[in-house]
Amino acid sequence: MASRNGSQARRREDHDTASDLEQLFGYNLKRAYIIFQTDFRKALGPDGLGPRSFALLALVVRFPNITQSELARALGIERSGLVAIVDELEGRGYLHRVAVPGDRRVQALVATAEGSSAYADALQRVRDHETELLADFTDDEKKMLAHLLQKIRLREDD
Amino acid sequence: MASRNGSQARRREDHDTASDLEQLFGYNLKRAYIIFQTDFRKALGPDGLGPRSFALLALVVRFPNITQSELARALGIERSGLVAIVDELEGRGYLHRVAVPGDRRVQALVATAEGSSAYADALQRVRDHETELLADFTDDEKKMLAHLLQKIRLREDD
DNA sequence: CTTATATTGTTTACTAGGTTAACAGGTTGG
DNA sequence: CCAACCTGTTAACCTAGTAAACAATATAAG
Repeated sequence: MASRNGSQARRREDHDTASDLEQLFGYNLKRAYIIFQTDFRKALGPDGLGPRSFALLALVVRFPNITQSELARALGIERSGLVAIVDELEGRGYLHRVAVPGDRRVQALVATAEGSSAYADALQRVRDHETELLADFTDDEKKMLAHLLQKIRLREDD
Repeated sequence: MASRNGSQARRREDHDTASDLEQLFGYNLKRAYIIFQTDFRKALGPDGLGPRSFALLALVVRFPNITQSELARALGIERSGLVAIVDELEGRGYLHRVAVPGDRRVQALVATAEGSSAYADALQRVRDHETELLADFTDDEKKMLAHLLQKIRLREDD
């Protein structure tokens, strides 16, 4: 019998046997999410939009005059968490808060021309990076992945 | 033609037209991850293990005498980030740091009996919750999801 | 041997991305 | 009119990290 692993020169490479984590969906989802999130930042650069700002801007571009409460519901975060993001985007000149005639509580958000074009540019970069990240995936696999992730999101309301 | 949407009683429910976000893998991955992470905490309770502590403990139970540097590589986080987690688990009495004869730099980690049983219990709860969360999924869909997430993780080394 | 280089665990300061609780102002239903 | 509610906002907090520095130790090169 050849030398398996001397107790002296014990290698750590026998850790290739899997842990329980590898079979948990939550853990694999987290690792996969981190890969995409890291790549997202690489796609948009150090001074580019962060994921949160990008997502918010996407909704403001798509749905002009959306309010912060509506955004919070759509993004699944608290109203209070939005303030800083809206401040940042307003500071960049990508959107502004406008008063709404009928209801003096709300401030509708509208993207500026600059915001819309910055968003369009960012979206293209993100799409390109996702394409590259999923280069090994067949079209069927991509379709399946999209379908399964959407199906998980349906369980959001528990 | 029936009333579509009076400009007065304008409803926000016409937001059901999708935004670009719905077609981005990164965004859907994030939302799905948050659903699982939230459920994980519900599964383990307010004073239960957090996701990080659970993952670390899983590896310590599976690979006794693993070092912190090895853990960092396996979990994909920095060495410095581990210290607090190890401290917490040691404080709970779930593991301890033991000196290694050959190398006085490293401190191998070993789970206590209490740690192993707490882990086994936690693992069962997490699995049960994942099963419930994916109740609508067929076996084929679960298999496919696992496969696709693993495939994404293969791109980790970029 | 001695010197240079690398590794390990650790601390400290920092960042991202949130939550919860409270609040003032504004709106709406009874 | 008053109670209940909604909106945006602040403040304090939490989780989950990263980055840079450091002392102790180990290893490689000359």
